[in-house]
Amino acid sequence: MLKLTKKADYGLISLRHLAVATNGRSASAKDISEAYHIPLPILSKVLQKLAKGGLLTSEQGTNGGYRLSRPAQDISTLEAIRTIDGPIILTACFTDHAGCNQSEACTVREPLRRVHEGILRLLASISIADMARDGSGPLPEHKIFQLQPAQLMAPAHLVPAAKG
Amino acid sequence: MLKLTKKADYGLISLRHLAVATNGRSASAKDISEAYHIPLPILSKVLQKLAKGGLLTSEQGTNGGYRLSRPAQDISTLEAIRTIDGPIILTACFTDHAGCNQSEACTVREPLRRVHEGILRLLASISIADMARDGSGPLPEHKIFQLQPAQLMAPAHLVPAAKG
DNA sequence: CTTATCTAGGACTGAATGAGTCCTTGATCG
DNA sequence: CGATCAAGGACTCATTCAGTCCTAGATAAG
Repeated sequence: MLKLTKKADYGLISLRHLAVATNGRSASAKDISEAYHIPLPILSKVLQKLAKGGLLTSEQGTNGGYRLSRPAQDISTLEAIRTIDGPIILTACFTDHAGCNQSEACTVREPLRRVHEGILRLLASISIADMARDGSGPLPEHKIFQLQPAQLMAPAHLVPAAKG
Repeated sequence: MLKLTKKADYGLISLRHLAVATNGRSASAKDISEAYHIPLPILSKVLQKLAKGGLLTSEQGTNGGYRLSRPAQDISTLEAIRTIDGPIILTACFTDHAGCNQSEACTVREPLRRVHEGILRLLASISIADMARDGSGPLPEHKIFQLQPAQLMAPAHLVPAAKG
């Protein structure tokens, strides 16, 4: 539980690949598929979703492919994961608040929701550019985790809604 | 995706209940089941796991029940979730590093692993006592999210392994 | 000692979801 | 026209979650 889907994983790999391996040039789904041994049909759909979500730009036809539609540092991992897998949900109660008539039970959900938002903000603070750095090198640790409480606790609209 | 299991949810509710509703006294699975409208057999197993994991102490027989085996502030949400749902995994690659012979792909996993650990530490920083506070009141926001990067980036043994 | 009340725990079923395959359509370049 | 590549729907298979059923022990009250 609490794990990333493979599709989201594939998406992040692809985004990172496009950010680092190609200098603004496009890469086809097949290229990425072969480079990381990812099943082509699945990767295709992941890339399609990313394109539909506005993170990637697609070019059809021969020598077509995908490229980042924005600078890598302007694409957060949260955004990527959400466009692929849909909204991130910690407990089911957040969405259907109707069936939740248990007054006492809901006192539990509130602090849990904070945890949830903390995770979202953590993901929102990490961009594809951050991931594109060498994994073993000096990661932007200070950047990732040095968020101010005010930021982390800001109203939910900090986190844009996914269109999925 | 990235969502809490219902069982983990039930477990957190129960732990919180035991921390706040009873003053060191025990509550039976039935009590909690009725208070929050949770199916009894399921809740039973959740509580059994928590007892087996050392978070709860069980008393059999008439008027038996469960109680926290430790002060609520010494039980982290991470520990609770792990004993119920087993190890938390972000991508499958963390465990079976054998099948991961794709040199390039693994450069992606490293930063992802940081994200993963950040989430773990976020959960580790929140105790049952924190959740026991009134949800709408002055939550310990500053405590939850004001972790130092050094703490967050400490070697993995900060996070104890679950026995599940 | 008997009975009611609890915990302990295994076995099983159904629903949901994730992962992956197959097939078709349409755009673009040579 | 033909090769290449994106777009996308339909479908199967495996895994996992949620929940039910049933049985066995432990303990206290009567």
